[in-house]
Amino acid sequence: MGESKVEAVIWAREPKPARGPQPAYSLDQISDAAIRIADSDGLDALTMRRLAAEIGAGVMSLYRYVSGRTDIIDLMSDRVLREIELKPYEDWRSGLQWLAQTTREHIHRHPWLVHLPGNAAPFGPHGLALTEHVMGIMDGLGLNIDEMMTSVGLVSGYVSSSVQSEIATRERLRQVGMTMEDWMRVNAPYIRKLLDSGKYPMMERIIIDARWPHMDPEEAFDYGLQRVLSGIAATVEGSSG
Amino acid sequence: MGESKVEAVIWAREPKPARGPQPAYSLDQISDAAIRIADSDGLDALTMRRLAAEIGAGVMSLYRYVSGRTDIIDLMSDRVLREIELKPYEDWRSGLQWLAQTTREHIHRHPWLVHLPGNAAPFGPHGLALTEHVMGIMDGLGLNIDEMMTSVGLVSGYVSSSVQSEIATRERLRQVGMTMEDWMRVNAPYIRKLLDSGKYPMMERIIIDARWPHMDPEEAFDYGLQRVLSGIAATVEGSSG
DNA sequence: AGTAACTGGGTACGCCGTACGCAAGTAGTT
DNA sequence: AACTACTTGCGTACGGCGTACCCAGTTACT
Repeated sequence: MGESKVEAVIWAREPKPARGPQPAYSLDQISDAAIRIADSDGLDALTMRRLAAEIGAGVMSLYRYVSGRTDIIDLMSDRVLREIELKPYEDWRSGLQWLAQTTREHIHRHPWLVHLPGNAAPFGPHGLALTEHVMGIMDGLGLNIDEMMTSVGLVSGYVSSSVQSEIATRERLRQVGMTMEDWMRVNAPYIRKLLDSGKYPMMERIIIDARWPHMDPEEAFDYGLQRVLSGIAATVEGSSG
Repeated sequence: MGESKVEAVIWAREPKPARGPQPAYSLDQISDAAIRIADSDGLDALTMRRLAAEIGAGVMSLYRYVSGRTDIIDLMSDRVLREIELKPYEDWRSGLQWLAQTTREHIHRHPWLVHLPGNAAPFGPHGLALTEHVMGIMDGLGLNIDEMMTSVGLVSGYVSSSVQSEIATRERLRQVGMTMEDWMRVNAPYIRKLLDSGKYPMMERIIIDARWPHMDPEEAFDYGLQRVLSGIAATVEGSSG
């Protein structure tokens, strides 16, 4: 019976019982280089060859440090979390507001995060610390652990999906090498045909409105966030009061 | 100065002024085959070669119908929406609840949707129809178009991210070819080390709790959904009342 | 009958992730 | 000091990917 080889999360890998030469690189160095590439040219541009070149190593040397590309992405997603400084909070509402604002800026700083489910591998050191911090926000309010997680998840989820939609179009255009003007010019006839058909009154209002938007992105983000927080408030005040 | 060729959304492509032989395949046939593959083996398994084989065509024949792989994914994401039957709603709350429930089932039926920003290309025929329908839910309540979109987006976003987290782990394990038991066995020492360090009390509660979960997935989903709806209710009743 | 516009699809290119193996370097043992 | 065990960096090579290019065959218009 051949056992397939299963591998643990990268942070759980055992340190080598040093015998041979000292490693020339480090995990931090590798993930920093990877982050640099993904930040400037997107996740697709992060190839093993490019990464190796960035740090001046041979391609296969990388595999002495990680077991594959997914490991690198795990490392990156945890390492960027180091930039988030865990501020103390006055109450749950301002705590969650801080979480939302911070996470939003974080993802905008590293847009490739939108491609990772949950925006991070949750078991790295910084991820763990962050989880502790944000769960603390909802602690002591009379909620059980499920409710606490759901509340935090509600906010994280809201941030993820709203930032995702802020970024999506831009990202997509870049992949195809178009500008927004290119897209508009080339699709204008189709859009016009749709609107002129009269079958899509809502779409029409959306598009017309998009030209004189009532809300800028920040405002829209905050509007939605307040809705989410209100929804949570109902539970919290119901439990503690 | 050479113009780079920019291409319109696939549904906007002009029909050919028929001269040569009749096409042997159709866009619907192609996207149905693609959906079949992605449903059973995931988006990564959906390669041009595999797709061509599935419909019994040559690989390059596909490029007579679409301009590349991304087109195919656009087609798929719109075509699956055909399965969603647009039910009339009694009031906005039950309308949004229907939207959430339906979308959740939809994504579970086609898990590869979680990899698409916004879960769909918004300009296909079914996507447009769906947009009309769900925007109608929030119409006539005294909200402006921005507020309407945000409300709907809040629900869609919630569904996306909660289903995403339901699916994420499973998906990730499959990619590496592990089972949940494999993962647990291989990472148990690491997790234990973390918990024994005493530095992660929240994580500890989460993990302990995960063994006797208070809520099953449906219940957790509905709990979160009610929070979102409550948040929206504040605005709606504030505007119309 | 001739030609223009289409079709399906074979071949080939450049990219990707990574398995394997080898020479060189270092620490522990004798 | 010599040997051995184990590490290191990394070149080569393989299979698979998306797709550019080309060509032969088919159809409709002139």
